[in-house]
Amino acid sequence: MDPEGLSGLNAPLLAWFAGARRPLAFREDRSPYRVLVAEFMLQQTRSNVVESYYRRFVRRFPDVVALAEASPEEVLAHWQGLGYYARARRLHEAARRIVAQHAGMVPRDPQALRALPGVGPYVAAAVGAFAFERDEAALDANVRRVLARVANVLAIDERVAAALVPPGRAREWNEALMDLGATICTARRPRCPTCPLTDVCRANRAGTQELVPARVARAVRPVVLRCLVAVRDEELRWGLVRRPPRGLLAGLWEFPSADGADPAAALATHDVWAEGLTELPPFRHTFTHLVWDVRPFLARGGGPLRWVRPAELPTVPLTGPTVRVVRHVAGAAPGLSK
DNA sequence: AACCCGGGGGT
DNA sequence: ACCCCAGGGTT
Repeated sequence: MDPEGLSGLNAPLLAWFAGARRPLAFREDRSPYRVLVAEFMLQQTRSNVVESYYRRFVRRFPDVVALAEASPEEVLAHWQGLGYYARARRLHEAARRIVAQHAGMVPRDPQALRALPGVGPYVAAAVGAFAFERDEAALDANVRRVLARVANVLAIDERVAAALVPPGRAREWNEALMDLGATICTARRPRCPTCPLTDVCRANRAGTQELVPARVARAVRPVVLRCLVAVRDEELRWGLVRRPPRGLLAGLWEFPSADGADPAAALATHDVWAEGLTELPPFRHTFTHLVWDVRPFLARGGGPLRWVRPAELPTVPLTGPTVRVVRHVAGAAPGLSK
């Protein structure tokens, strides 16, 4: 089945890939557990950002049992800075279910894979293709974009993509499309003159590379004033509070904070007393759907907080603004920068 | 179908 | 300053 007449892309694609394959850290070991970890991290996150996190994570949690037996806080600490923290919670829960229900083996069955928390259509197909060498199309943003442009359509049909996978070569086929999408057939300003698919690409022939696939406009993000007080006690330990287990930055630790410009509100919300407040330079922290205009203060104080010595900070999952303030106060001292 | 959920890097 | 990314869950 090749209704779009697209299969001509496979030969030049795989020939190009033989000389252009990116040596990414998570491509070195294709055991199912490693692939599962990598694919969770790679959700909406660029591959070069994932690499260092992936290495640290599999070094600390080398197999599914090690991950299943770890504490939620330690898993979250190894995710700190990657974003989308629900992924860490879901991966941890998936590992526990794999141990409890699948004898510690990542399930081969696609339906059993899809039943794991955090495993959607993409991750299930990626594990199938990369770990189990099934002929599946792992339709991430790169693969979708490249195929849509070669076909010159606004969105690629998933059945058409599945029919294009060359039998027995799903791993390199998916990797090749991802590498091409990441390095040449980029979302903006694609490098068509150096592309191995120019002869078969219908968007290139039609000049519609920048129009295909269709884009969705991003909604305007509301700006919220956010006040925080970086409190230290007499021993210069930091005073932290834990965010709720669900929602924005779920489960991470931060300084006593509150919406608005008044640091007293941040203190009162958490029953904290403080003296000698000094204002630190304000900064902006951007989320997917929201912007924090952060007003940080530094103070000496006390109260019902978790008091953490600077040396222990790397073991605590912190929010981005918290890391930023600590680094500013400590003056980029080594060992605090995680 | 429309939201919610991060942060970093390229342009 | 803006755009985009090896998406999935919830409502």
